Amino acid sequence: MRELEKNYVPQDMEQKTYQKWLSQGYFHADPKSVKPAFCIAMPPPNVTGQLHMGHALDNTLQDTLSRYKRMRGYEVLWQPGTDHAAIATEVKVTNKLKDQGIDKHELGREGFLKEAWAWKEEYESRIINQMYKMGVSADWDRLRFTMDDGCSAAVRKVFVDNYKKGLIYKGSRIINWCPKCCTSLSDAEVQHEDQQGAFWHINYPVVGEPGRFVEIATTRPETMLGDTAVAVNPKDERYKDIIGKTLKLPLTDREIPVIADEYVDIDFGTGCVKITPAHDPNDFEVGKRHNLPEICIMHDDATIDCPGSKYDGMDRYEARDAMVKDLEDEGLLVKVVPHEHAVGTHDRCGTTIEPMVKAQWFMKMKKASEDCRKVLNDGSLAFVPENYSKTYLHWVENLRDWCISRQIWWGHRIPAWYCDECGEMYVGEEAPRKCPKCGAHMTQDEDTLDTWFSSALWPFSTLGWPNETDELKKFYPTTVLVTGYDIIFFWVIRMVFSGMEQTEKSPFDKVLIHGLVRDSLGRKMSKSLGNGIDPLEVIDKYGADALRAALLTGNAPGNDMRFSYDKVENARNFANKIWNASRFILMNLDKAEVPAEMPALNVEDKWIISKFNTLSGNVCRNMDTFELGIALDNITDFVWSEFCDWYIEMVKQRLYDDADGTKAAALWTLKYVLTGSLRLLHPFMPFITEEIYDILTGEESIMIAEYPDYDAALDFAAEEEEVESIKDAVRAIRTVRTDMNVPPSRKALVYVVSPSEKVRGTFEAVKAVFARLMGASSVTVQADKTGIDAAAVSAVTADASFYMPLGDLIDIDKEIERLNKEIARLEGELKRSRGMLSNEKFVSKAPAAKIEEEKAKLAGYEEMMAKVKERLAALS
RNA sequence: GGGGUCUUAGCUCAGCUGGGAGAGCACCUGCCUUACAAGCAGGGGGUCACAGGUUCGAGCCCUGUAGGCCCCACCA
Repeated sequence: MRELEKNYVPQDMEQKTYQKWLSQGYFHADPKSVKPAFCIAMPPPNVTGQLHMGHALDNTLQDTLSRYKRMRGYEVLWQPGTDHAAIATEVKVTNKLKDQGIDKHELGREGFLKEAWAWKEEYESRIINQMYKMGVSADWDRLRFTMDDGCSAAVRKVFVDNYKKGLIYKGSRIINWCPKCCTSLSDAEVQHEDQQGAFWHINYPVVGEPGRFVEIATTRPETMLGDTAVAVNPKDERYKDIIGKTLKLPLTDREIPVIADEYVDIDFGTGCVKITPAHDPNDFEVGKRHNLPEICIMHDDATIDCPGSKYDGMDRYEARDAMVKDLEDEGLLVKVVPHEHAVGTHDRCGTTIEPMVKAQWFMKMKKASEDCRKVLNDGSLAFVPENYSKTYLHWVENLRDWCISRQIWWGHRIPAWYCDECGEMYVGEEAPRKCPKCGAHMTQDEDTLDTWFSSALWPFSTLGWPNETDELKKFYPTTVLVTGYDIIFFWVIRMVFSGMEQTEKSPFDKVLIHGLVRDSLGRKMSKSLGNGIDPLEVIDKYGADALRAALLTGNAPGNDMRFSYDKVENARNFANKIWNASRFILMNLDKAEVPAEMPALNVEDKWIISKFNTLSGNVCRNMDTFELGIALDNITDFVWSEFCDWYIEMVKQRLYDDADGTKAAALWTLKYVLTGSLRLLHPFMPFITEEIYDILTGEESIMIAEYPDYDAALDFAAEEEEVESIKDAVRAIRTVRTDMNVPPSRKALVYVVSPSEKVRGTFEAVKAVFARLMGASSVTVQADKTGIDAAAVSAVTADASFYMPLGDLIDIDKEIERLNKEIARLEGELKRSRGMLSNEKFVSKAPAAKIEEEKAKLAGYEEMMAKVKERLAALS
């Protein structure tokens, strides 16, 4: 048999193991399989950079679920891919070109796209390489990209279908404009930030009434060049008489009306609002109601567009300062009041959004919103944890029409063409040869689609939709979507309504939500803070298994977690523990024959098998409810505390001398429990488990082994109880030895005294094991304390008393003090227990089982109390 | 302004359907016991934010208070 290296060095084996899995094709899913299907569509990472800790968590959760389900007999498809990340990538490539002294516009659309594709290839391969390192078991044969041919065809079909259904339309409306990226944005891409600004109070002169003014308050004086009215509330008594009058717009030659609109809040500001329909969403609505002109006063880069004016060409903030100064000079500036307000910024570049009226493509959200609500209500979609459905609903109920066109090059070009001659528009999946109306050449719309338009189709576009593929039949709807709560709005909702619209099904049954990975101080990991930790760095130092386990331990669905090297080290230590325990077991297996079938077992063998059996059931139950953190904790606790610290220690004597001929049973049990534990652990820590499993079993791979589950035939309740009683005794004696300062080197005789034949039998059977665990030279079991030196150190459990005659070592006073402390503790317990049982209401209302349990506890305490008191009497 | 969520040991967090408070790290005391010092054994430390309520029984359910965090939001 091959041996394990003396030291656990994950780096040496992980990639070798991964290559083995790849070459064996274990990650590949077969749509023709008769096994039940389990499918996860991987949230496609952006090709803008490399993976961070959040991706590492996301991948680990999905990989763990995938591996678990494979071992449970499912045909698992974990569908991988990457996202073109339209604006983000466009910005990156533009900057890269700029660094090389190349201007994007000089390069031209075609040349730019060539550069962008090269960028995509480079970063995609980097990302995939990182996933290999993490152990990601996705089906790489099916790697997809949101802009590949299949996804592009799906995008065109959805666009055209929705256009024909009237769900997609082109219109001139107010949209969020990023002056830096020079593109429109959806509401979702706008981040609101509180900023310290000001309220500028400005007097607008009333025409024909010299000396009379209307005082407006605004946070954006520079937009006044686009004012087309001033509004007051019709119920505002102060301004009733000026409604309908005309004002002279300062700094211009224009005159504008005073209108009445309910939108104005009487109690806010001065109660008079300047209306700029082309640069404010509210004003836009007011303007529509009152048929006001929309005067756009800015270029795409947010410089003032007002030919003939002195402000023409100034940046919007430069213009603001200039205009305020001019107003002051003219005596029209009343006052400036500091005012904090929320300002919209572009989530990708931080630039302050400029609302603009532009012709854009939109998607109606009314039906989408209804569809989203429907699947949640009828149960075809559920969130884990459940309370995220509230967040989802909150968003769903506030959906406004989605602006889907973008003025950038990197993305899916909108499948609309316009006639060069007559302007006729054609929308279709393929380019038209000529204008259907006049026969002239047609030119495609310059705009591309919002990146989320293609991501929204991901669960079915990757499975071959709109073709009726085997993959689609087998794996759609997908089983579970694993993602962070931060993109429920961006992505989850859009996938749901797109899935409903195209396939009439929710694209997944469940959404498993995880939190953010924060730094050890609880801060968000970010580039600007420089507190991000590269997963590859952690893997290089501690191994992928340690990283994965660190990310999963104690991680509850939906909760943020802090990342710390403490956790990674602990996980690595656990791996090391398994490594060493396995090394020990393998060494022993190597030297002896192990029975093929289960031999006659000792009580401790049955105990550990029974414990393992219970564990399997618990782990499966937790996995099935997506409590991966708890499942891993269960396994860790069992392997480390029960199996290594107790069981292995218990059987050492049998392995060394085989005095009672039960060595084979011990070996069999060690192998059985280790094999099972490795299988349970494999989804979490795939590399180390494969490495050891290979040597231990000689089987092809742990990946295709069966996952253990609860088996009633292996439930040995009686043996469990017996061994727990032995453990109690061992702990009691160890504690007493420490309390009495008995050096570990001092081996003592230990007497086990119990009137119960059954208890004596238990201890008699495990005498050798018992002696070793508590550092005894030998153990004598008897019914009473005949022949035991009165000056002995003692311990009691509910089942028995234990005596260690240590002669010279014993300090009687100390022993008395210790016994008195024990009596005080027991008195507390007795008081609590008796109080409960003498409570009429408890006895009459609590369940019978609970009462019985309490009675048993009371009996145990009384027993112990009697023993301690007797012992005390003997000493004094 | 609306909504969500949290408050448990010095630190980071578990605690599933209500039935005697847990883990890891840190700390203290012993141990290099022939798998493992990346380890073993033992130990200290918590009126489970506060105030009420429901219940035989509340960390867990209900109401309120205080503080923290997050998301959404067109009050100019």
